[in-house]
Amino acid sequence: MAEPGNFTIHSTDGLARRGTLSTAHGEIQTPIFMPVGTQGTVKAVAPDDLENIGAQIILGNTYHLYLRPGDDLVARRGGLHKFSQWNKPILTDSGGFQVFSLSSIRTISEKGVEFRSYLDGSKHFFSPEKVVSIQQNLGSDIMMVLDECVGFGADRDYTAQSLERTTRWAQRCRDAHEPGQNGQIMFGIIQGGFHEDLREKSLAQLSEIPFEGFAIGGLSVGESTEEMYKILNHIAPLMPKEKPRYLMGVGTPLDILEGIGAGVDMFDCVLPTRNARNGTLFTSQGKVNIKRAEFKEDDGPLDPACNCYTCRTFSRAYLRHLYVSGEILSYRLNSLHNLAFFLELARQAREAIVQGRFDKLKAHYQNIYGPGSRA
RNA sequence: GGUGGGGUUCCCGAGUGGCCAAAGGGAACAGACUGUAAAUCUGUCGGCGAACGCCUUCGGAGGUUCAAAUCCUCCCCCCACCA
Repeated sequence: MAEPGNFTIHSTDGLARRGTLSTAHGEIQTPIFMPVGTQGTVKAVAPDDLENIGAQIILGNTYHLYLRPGDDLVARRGGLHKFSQWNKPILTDSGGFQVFSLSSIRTISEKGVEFRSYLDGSKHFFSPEKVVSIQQNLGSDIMMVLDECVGFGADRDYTAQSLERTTRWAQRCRDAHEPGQNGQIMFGIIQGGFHEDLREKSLAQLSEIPFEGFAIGGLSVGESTEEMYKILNHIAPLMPKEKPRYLMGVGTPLDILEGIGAGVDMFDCVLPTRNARNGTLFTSQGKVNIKRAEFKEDDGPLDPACNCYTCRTFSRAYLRHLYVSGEILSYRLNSLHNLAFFLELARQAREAIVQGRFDKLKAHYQNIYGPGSRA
């Protein structure tokens, strides 16, 4: 098997790439969507379900797992793979997003970030080194550097200073973990807000550090789709071509296709799982809000074009009943389907790139999920 | 048969003279959700109207009052206990 971090591009279609990334727990076919499993579980979905729908890699979160059950405890159980019984690749986020999402209960300094636990209010300190150590304990295949995810409202001066600090933190993370050490690879994270020149600066600085891959952070933090696409399309093509590119926290089906079209290889987003729990399902015909009265006696499948267990087995009327009744099975079946849809979208993208018709695929989905559509 | 309690907008339930088309919850109907403090949150929820507003509604019928879901009279129904 190829060395963890090895990335091979098999074919391209415009800027879009079809590749394979090697990790200690197997290969990842890109472009790929990665289900989010913050607390060591993709909410409502068991590992065998994930395998069945073709998930290749899932996420875990440094901050959450450090607070509970504790990374030491996980290490004593043989690492996150063994603990959670997911034996394929795992990417752990660094807690950088929590710098943004928990901004009301943290303070940032050059040394790192002091957080108050959302569980009990206790104080905790995350330095770049600490975050690496936690991820080493968790044993993830892909570690992310500690970064500051700057919100959409941040001004240019702050964003510029923050980006420099994120670079220094990135270097410290790299220094704390040799390339390929224990089979764990590490990605740097580009920040720079919504200024193209700052994004370029962040990229230039991070490119000097020998990371196995690079991520675009700080998007989908409150900006418009137009603003997000502008930055995405500007920076993604400038990123090192021979390394995997990861767009963090994005996004909708169209966002993902936009990203792939810009040359991004990896995506993660809570949207399919969270929306599933909240009754919004993604289908080949657009979004379906399963709680709507119109599905009360709809005996058809959720998505006739989908081959997942949910769509093969149950009617819209039943899925609506489960959701409206607050039944646990609703969360599982809905999550399973939405994830299957996102994974299938990525699979179709891989296929289309090889066949040189990625633009057609993208146009197809724009037609379904675009502004003029009902979804 | 007696005594006490009670009948409120789809449901439960607050309201005991004006600030009441009537708290709160539920249901219903719709919307949001982008590196998960989210099985969460938001809006609408008597009718007409863009709106000032007008109309209908608090078991029924009458009455008192400038004004009644709220006070009085009679009637109907429910619950508890007593006979």
